[in-house]
Amino acid sequence: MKIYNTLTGKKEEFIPEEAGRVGMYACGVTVYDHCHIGHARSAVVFDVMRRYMISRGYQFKYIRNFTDIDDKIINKAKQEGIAWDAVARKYTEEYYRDMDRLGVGRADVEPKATDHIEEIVEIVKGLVEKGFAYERDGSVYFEVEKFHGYGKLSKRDLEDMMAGARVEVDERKRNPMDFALWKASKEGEPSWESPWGQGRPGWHIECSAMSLKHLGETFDIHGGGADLIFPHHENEIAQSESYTGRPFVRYWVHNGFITVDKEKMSKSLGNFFTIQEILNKFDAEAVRFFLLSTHYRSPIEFSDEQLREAEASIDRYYTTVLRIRDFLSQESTKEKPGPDEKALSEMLGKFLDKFREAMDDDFNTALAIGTIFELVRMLNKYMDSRPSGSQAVELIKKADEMLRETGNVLNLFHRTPEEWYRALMAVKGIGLTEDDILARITERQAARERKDWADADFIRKELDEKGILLEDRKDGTGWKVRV
RNA sequence: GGCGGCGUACCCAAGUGGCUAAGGGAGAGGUCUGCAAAACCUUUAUGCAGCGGUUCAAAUCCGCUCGCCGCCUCCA
Repeated sequence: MKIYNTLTGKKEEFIPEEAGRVGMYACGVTVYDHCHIGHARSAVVFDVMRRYMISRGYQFKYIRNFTDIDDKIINKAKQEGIAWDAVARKYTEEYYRDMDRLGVGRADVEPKATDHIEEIVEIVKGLVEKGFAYERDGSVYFEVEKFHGYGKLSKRDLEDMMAGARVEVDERKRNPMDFALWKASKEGEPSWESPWGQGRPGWHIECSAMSLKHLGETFDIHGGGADLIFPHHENEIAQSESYTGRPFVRYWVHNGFITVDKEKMSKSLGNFFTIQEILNKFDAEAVRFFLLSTHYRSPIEFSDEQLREAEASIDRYYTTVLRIRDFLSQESTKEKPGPDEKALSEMLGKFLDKFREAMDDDFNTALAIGTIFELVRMLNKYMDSRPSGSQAVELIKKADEMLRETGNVLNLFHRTPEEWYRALMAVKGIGLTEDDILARITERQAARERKDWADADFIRKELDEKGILLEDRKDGTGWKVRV
């Protein structure tokens, strides 16, 4: 299994520190506002990494934090006139609602910065004692020049950074690149007791403290959005390695951005879409599919058109699931092999390996999805030839199981076709109930039986205008939502 | 300015040295159908931004040019 490591800039064979066990820490969110689709991407990508590694038999421990104390939270609290911790609570709950809908599982530990003040203070104290940090006016700063590896993750050297530093000059810092480990708090701000007076943790230190506590000094995978490489992750390395004297993380993994008109989606540009906005227009599974249909490190251009294509793909999948189910529910006794039996059988023999190969190659979900659709086509082709008998049933059953297995890894395609159509009906705002549709189908069936094609076509057209497509099959008429 | 990435068909998107350049969407033609839809088949890149080079062999490696983007400040 290969993973691209930001630290080395190369795809590397993945070897966990301890055979069979993997520890992963992913930076979560600062809970001060609604999450946008970029947050969703990061969450979904790491969720799939976890699901895949578990499916490969690893014992997996996943930590994802919440930053629940920070300037932005304090500002938001002032704006809204509520307590800072109420802000954090509110957006934490919202985060869970969004992630649940996107099929993102809970991490094994979901630590909050404010629950780790003791550990944070301990580390800051240690860093001061070891001479990596200094105190000024109740704040403590990390002295970047004391850490020789500074810049190794983001591939820049200290002198270049200082030359082009756009950071505000802060007289208290020895070097403009020094960063706060502990911030003295102003009157009325949330604060905790510390050897340097009342204060609160800096942004980067919480991740060092929480990963150390829950995963140990050195762990396997640390991830987050590519915008965290500098300064956040660079600073984490500096703190953690200075404190423990040991390597911090073996594989650094970063996901690419979502773009709008080719530009990074971000709060400051105002070109972002919240997860809630998107889920009002598109089904959550389509959103998840969209996020996984491009390799995690590449940028993804966000657009309604892309989401619609994702829906179309999922619809194709469920249409095949429906056919599989119908096929298996038929009594078929006569052994009648299809002409593609051998080809299908061969494809099934290789399918899981191909899927695994794709995922083993730095979690290439786009390629993995491609292999799923190759099988979908083959299955349709095979069923088109109307095979029957135990041999055919066995093949289709086997294919069905394999599709379930790969779907589980991606956490896609786990609904019934009916659930999918109902969800589409809701999200597309179809002004009909399932009963309405079935009633019309019955009426149309009567018209068809008396060969009243005009009447039958009228009903088809009427439903079509409302976004419902009818499909006449041997054993009755089915319906689906037009994507 | 420093560092990094990207440019594959009408659109999206895999592919990082060697078999027919995945897959999805859209278009055209066909099979099937009372008509449709779905599905399947055929078709749409002798071609991978451009130009040179290395190699028996390049979308894939190297160089240059053009275009786009990201990080260097909070950011998934």
